Amino acid sequence: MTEENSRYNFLEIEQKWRSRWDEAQSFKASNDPSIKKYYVLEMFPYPSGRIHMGHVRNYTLGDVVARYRRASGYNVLHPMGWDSFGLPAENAAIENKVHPQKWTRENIATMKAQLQTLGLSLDWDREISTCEPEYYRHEQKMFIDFVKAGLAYRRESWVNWDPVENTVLANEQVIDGRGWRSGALVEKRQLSQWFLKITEYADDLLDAIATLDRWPDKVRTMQANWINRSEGAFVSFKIAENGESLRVFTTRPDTLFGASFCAVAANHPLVADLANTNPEISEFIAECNRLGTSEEAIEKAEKKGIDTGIRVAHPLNPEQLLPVYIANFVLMEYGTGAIFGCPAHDQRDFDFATKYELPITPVVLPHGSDPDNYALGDEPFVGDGTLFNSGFMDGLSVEDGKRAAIDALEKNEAGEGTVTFRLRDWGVSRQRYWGCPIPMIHCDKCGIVPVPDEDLPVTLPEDVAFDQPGNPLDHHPTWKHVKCPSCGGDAVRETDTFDTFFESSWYFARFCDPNNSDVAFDKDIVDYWLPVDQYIGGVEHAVLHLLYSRFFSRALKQCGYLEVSEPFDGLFTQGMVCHETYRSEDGKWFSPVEIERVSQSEAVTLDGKEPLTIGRSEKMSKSRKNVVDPENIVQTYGADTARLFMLSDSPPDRDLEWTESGVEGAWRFVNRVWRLASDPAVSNAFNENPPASFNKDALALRRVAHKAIDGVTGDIERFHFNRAVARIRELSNAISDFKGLEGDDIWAKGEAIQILIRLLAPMTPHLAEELWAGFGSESLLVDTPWPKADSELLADDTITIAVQVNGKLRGTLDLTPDMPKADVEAAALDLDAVKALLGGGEPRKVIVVPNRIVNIVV
RNA sequence: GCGGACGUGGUGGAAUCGGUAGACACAACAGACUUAAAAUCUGUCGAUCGCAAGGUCGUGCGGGUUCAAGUCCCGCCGUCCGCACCA
Repeated sequence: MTEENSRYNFLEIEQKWRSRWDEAQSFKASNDPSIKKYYVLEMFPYPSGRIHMGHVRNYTLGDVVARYRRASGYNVLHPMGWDSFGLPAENAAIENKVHPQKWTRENIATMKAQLQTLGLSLDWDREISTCEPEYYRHEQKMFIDFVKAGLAYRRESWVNWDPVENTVLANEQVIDGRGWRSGALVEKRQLSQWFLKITEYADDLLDAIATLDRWPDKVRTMQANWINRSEGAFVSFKIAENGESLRVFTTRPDTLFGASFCAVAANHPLVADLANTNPEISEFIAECNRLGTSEEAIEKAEKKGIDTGIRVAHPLNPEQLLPVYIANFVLMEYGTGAIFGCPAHDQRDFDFATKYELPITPVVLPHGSDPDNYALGDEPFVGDGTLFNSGFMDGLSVEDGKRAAIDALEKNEAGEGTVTFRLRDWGVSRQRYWGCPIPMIHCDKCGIVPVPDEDLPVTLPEDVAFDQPGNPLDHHPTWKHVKCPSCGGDAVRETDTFDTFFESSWYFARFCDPNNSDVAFDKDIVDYWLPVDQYIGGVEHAVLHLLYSRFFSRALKQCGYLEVSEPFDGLFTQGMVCHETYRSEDGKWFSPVEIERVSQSEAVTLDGKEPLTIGRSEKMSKSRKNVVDPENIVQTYGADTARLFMLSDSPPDRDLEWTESGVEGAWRFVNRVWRLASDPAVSNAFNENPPASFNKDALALRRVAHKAIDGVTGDIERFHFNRAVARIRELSNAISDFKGLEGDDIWAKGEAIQILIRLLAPMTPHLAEELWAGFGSESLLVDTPWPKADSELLADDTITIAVQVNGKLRGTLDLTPDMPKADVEAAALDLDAVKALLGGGEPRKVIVVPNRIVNIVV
């Protein structure tokens, strides 16, 4: 072996095979319904600039599945595209004076080139970019269909408002209650916006979770909790002064007699007038508005309230008057934006009542307590029990009490039983430029009129300026001024654009028929490909994107676009890519390429030899500077090494810690396999006919190889890719250790190497293809079927059985499989270690688990 | 605050069903080759006691079920993720 080829020349070899696959159009999916299909999809990237390790992990995982399924005979659809509308493009426009479209297209070009070096088995003919009119025109049509079907409507809702920049802020742009650029205290403002009626499908979206048996349980639970169906009641409290009612929602009507106050959200209509007359209340509402719109901020804030002075009558006991508070923890979006508080049986109400010295009346008696001597401790009682202090409901269980309370409310016309969901309708309006224009026209005479089909698409104007705050579409001198399609008079376009989740809610369908310019997609083609058989992406999308897509499929079905309700048959959520962090004494972060490792626990800067603290492994982020650029890795070690390391060390659903030494290890393995498999003597021998029989060692190697096929196949199907890599390494170790060099030995070695190459194909495709060609094959490995294990070689002729005494391991037995229990027991009792512990006595009990273990109880 | 997960050697992890804990790697250490280094190869590698044979302990902590628990149940502790305008 010469010096040149003793190390694997990945640069040349990887490029060569990518060109071959391109020329052969190896990964082109055909819309041929006669072939069994498999649709593998990874969540498409936002073109932020450069690919990061999270992308590499995501697409490597998907590529293993795609290549494995292709080899298993499926017509595989494995596409890639760009989720290319979004806030970062506008930020770049403001900060770097670059047009969002230019910025986005350049990023796509860069990232596409980077992705292509990874050797992914993608059908690039199906590439889509959501910011192009060819894509978004179809969702404008969909939206108009949704409006016609009653699935989209308009109402007022609240946004974060930056009073200095005069702009709507995303939650992300609100830092500690202030605008991220201006630093101004954020306010809430009400705007009229478009909503999609996802709640129309709340029950169906919830019930159908049970059918998603190839989804992770955690995602199913999260979605169920997000939708959160709760049965309860609306209850009307009469307002003492004017006879109007305050309508509240409760899940605990049984505790109505324990009510000691009502509370409303700061933006509840009831208090709108009070704010004008009472400065204290107006200040409190302003304070609540500063919390922003995120539920997290609201729920985390200290629970506070203010008495409005309004008094309401208890619906079942009209003599009792309750104070009405404005409370910062009541959400206008949930229920009716008003609650009644029962401090004795709810933690938050208890804290609130304690703080404002409101009465705490227990009405649920814990089982086994004495009603005459019962007192609540310093905690509310939230468990099951028997109602008391509750008039006609005394003695009922909590469940019966709920029913009795609802009956009484309905009889008094003071409320009724109801079902509510935590799920809220999806607000899709955004006051931004870089999104899909909402195809609506506002006419003073005709109201809101959809843009007629023949005028679609409504495209974004390209001549926009970002030098003044607010929405550039709104500032544009001409774009929004149009004639009303209905009356022909002067009218204005809607200047809001869609939430970018709109694009990602149907892109998987567009991939089925991406070049169709007439319609979003042909129904027959989509019905062939959908649902996606395997969807792969980050768990951060567990509720929003994945729920919106499920809703969208239903809405599209209702409008006649397609047949499936559930877009994703199988879902896999991968973990994050992490790296340790480096920090100097003055708190500055250093990136992995700016440091030098001195020992296991010490690092210094490259130049000044300044000592650095090594922090624990965290998600790669620009702010911590603990990012590793995939392009550097691919240039230094090649794509196969990067892919292999991504798959080796951690299970795909857990976080992966990126380490230099781990990559080195993968690189060493690539070279090891390269040396092991490039022996022409072995491949020539293997290409002869197999020998009639094998000696013991050759047979043992064949067993290892065929078990590897069986194991790796099962591991890939179950997403145990790290285990699959470990098995491949075991096979490679067995081949290395194998010493036979002639006759049946060398044939067996050739077979094992050939299996090794084929098992590596989904993980390190370039290396495998190169070795495959070197093994004398004429056809491409990507066109070669997945290997099949010989079932006769999967069983061993001896197995090891553990022998325990009182549950402790005392020895092992090597026996032939499936021996009668009595023989196994006798063999176990005959072991010296066992005899010594028995001391000549009889065991009390012997448990024999066939082919596994014997436990002797003395 | 609400919701969801995770916790096994120095490190990443393995352990279909409750049945030999630590596969496969990384790091470390020792050795071979080399003028030297790199690369490669060989060996050791949970803790502890012991010359050894071997013993004892050991899967975040405390209990429980079982012939047998990393795995099941109850209660804690710690870490991470999501929370509706980031994608």
